[in-house]
Amino acid sequence: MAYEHKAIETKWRKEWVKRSTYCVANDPSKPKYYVLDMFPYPSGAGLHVGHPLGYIASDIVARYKRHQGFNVLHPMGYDSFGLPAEQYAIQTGQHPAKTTGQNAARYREQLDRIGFSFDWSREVRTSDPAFYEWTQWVFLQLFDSWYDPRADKARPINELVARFESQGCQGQDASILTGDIEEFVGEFTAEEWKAFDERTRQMVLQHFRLAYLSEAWVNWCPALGTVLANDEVKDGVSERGGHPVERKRMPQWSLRITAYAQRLLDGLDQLDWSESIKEAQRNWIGRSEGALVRFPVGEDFIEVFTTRPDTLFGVTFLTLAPEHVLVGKFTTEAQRNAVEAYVNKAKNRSERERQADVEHVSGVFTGSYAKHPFTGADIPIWVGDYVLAGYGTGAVMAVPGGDQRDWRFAKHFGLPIIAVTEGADIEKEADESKEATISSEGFLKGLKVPAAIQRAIAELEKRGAGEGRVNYRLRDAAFGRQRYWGEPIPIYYKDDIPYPVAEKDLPLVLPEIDKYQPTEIGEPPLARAKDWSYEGYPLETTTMPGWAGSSWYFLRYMDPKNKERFASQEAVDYWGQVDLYVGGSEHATGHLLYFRFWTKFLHDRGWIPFDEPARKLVNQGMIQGVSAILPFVNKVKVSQDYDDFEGPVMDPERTPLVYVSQSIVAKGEEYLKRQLLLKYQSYWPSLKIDSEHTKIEFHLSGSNVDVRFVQGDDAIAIEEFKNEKLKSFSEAKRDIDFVLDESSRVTARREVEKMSKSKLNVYNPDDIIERYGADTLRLYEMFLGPIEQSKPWDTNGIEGTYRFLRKFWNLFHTGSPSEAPVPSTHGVDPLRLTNDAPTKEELRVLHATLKKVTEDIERMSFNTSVSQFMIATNELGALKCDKRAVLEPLVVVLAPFAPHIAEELWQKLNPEKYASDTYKGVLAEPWPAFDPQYLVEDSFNYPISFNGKTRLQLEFPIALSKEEVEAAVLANPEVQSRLEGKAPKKVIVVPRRIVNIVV
RNA sequence: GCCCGGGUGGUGGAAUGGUAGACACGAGGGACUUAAAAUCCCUUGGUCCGCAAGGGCCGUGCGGGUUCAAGUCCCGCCCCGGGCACCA
Repeated sequence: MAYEHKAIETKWRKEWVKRSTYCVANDPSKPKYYVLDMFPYPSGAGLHVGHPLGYIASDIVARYKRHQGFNVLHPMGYDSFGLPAEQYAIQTGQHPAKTTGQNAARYREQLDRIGFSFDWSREVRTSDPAFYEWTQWVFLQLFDSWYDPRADKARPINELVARFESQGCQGQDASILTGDIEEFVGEFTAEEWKAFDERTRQMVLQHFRLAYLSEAWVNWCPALGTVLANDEVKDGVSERGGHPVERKRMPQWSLRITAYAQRLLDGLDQLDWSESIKEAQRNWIGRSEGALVRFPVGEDFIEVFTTRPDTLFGVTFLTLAPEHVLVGKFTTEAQRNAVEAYVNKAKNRSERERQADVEHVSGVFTGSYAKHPFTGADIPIWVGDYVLAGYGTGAVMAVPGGDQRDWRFAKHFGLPIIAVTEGADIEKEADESKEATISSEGFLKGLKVPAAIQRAIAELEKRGAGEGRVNYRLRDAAFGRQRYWGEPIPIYYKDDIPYPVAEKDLPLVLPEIDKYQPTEIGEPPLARAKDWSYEGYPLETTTMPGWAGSSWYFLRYMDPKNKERFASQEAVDYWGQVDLYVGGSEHATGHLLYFRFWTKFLHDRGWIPFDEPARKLVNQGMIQGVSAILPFVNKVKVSQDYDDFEGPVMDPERTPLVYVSQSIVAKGEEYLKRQLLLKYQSYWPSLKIDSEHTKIEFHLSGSNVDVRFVQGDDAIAIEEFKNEKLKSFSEAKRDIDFVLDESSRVTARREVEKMSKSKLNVYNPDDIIERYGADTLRLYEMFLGPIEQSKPWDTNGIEGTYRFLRKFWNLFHTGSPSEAPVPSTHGVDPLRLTNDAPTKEELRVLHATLKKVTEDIERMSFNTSVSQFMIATNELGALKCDKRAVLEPLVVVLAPFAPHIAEELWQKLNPEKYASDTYKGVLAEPWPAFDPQYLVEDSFNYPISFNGKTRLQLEFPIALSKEEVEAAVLANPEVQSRLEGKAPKKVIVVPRRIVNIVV
């Protein structure tokens, strides 16, 4: 009888629940192993085929460790706060908790169908008040802490207050302030501290707390009245509705992760994480050594950070970021208009755009000059958007001879360029080499770069013009969101001073509101809540970001029901660090850094005994999707003579959002422009064709279309797409129009990118499971290739894994019944096995498989272990092997990969074991040991190569020495004839590998 | 632009510096079958020579280099994917 995946998988899904097979207790008598997956955000699109890739891999390891006798914690939950649920709520008015609950239920159903060994009794959801109570609690701990640079750890803020009361503040306490608060309050004595009023004290403490209120730049969309993620901004307009977006400074809660920069960097060395992730974090933290240099400007000064103080004599101007607080102050009246116009334009460009755009240099002179700290020369002060406000001090000393960006700026504006290094050809480009010798006039001349740096710093310190400084690129993390669907921040305001909600009053539950949008005056949605106050004082209205809950959730799984603590001390001590963490590399610098930060913090404050959350990390590659991208008109620019205007054509009141068929775009610019002109003339009849005085430009952008709307020929289902899109324009109604091609189609462009709900290119696993079963899906996803590698989803090879499972099944059911068949009491499809002793060849196949599969699981090379199972099955099939002694151990090693079929076969092999309700099935069986004696070969088939090219093969006993092999090879007639009587120059014999003859 | 990955047959991929293409899909041919499904067997990187047995040459994104030997190591490029701080 054939392998019936549906019956088998349904049966065991129920049976595992009944037997609580996967429940795990905190049992200190057994060695522990903690396998964690990055939990999913339960999106409305359901689980897609990319999610299980990592889950299957970790499930294999979790099950393998169970077989090896470990007590394995392998939990799952939901990262259930987030933007998509909120947007859906805005569109439909449904409470996000409701849709999130539905989505999670759907995820659970899908996950259950794949046969994971998750202990669901430990499930967590970040949006559950019983969970976020502790997220809020961590926030309060952060608020209640400062970072003591002397102890190099976080400590209670009371200790700082006590220190202020006895010693005041001598400034060095502020050395950790590298974040968004730029101006420090200054030094004060104990007496002064005591004389401060409450407001001043709290203001001072804000500069030290690890959770603090500051100002930060955000993408503000006035039309939507809210802050947008970079993700939601495309080409300067909001993705929803296409409204303009500007950058604005707003009060924000932030976390002082910068205090941990050095420890986050140092900690990486101990971790068994991929080099690429560690490298990404190192670059993200971006430690650089250099100097802080002050350039006096009248009574004031401009502070710059440079990694190259050795090039100080090459400074020809200073450049300030457009957002720099001193720009206004240093702008002369004559330059004011020009500077303000530039600043307004520049600061609304995104940072990424500013960094990426090296083609166009832009900037403006402020009219002021600073004094060079060494030469006293007048240095012009410019504003340029290539300088970013958030890095260093937001100002650079420009050395066009030694820095390419400065060089380009200088060339563009005709500023002087001084050669700083010997042999530099400054006419062509800057010399950024660090091996050079300094050539600019001054006391650094003739020194090598490293020596010159030391000397320059010493000189700066001597003259009080600066000092050596380590700078980090890492910035403090913005922690407030102008959103509804997140953890409320447990803070209330008394006279505008923030105070923490008392721990006993947690959780601060998310209030009900009537609409999930910002208020009319642009306050966050929580401002709509009735009576959003604490002891009569107003509560904070921003909520926490998506990464808050995920920064500590691994601890909650250890003791998920605890009401007294985030997890009991015993649970934390027993489970400790995560032994294997599996998730996507796209989290390299977001989640994985915050995760480490919070762990270090909780360790500092004595709550947990370890300061890194995960010992080993494996990044599964992304299963990519093939997206459909539809071009649309982003901007229409009409120029008349020298005046540009983006006239009424872009007025949303009058013109629809115009999507253009890719088939038209593909026909070339001229054709495209003609079609677009025709379309736009229908909205704006006075629009003229290009002439001597008028020029019209259409700027296209691309928007992802749900792959469900796209047919095989890339044409989209126009009406369905339009309806869906119109629904998303909840406010600011705008019509939608299309430029069709000659077959009245609108086609999309195809692109491979990450599979994600936001890219609308998601495929789900349900259909596969329906057709082939979960075991096939599991094997297939593993068989696709190395776990860390990304690949586009494609089901072409799935038949192969399905066939393998049928063949494996048949090994147990198609043998000939022998004299003493193995009794089987189970099922209508009796086993047909014998207890005969296996042959040498059968044992070789078995042990080769045990060896390969065990080694492959250890190095997480699952695609090759699946291959090995296939090889074994094919070979045993060819041998017509029906020996229980060979096949039974194979069931155990297959079980982590294909648990349902393995459990079914195991039950048929050992029905008596299942009589007990507490029997945990095949999972409880020990991992079969590999015995090398069965793999010993006595001869080796040597490839014989000439100059590295293999020409023939010769078999020799492996007992032969190198010399004996060489002699035997040279004696061979075929080798002799190839040598044509000449003596070889050299013969290389690598035992059990190769013979190479050099002629 | 910056940082991190990747590039091997028609396709997914395999290969401690040592026989490139394991395993699987697809394709072609055959067996079984009334037929289909299922199953099994053979061929399958390109190209050239040969009736055949067999043999030659080329081949791991491109160009160099190290080595007896390079998919693998080094240098310089090209292309694709991911991240770039409010998607999760």
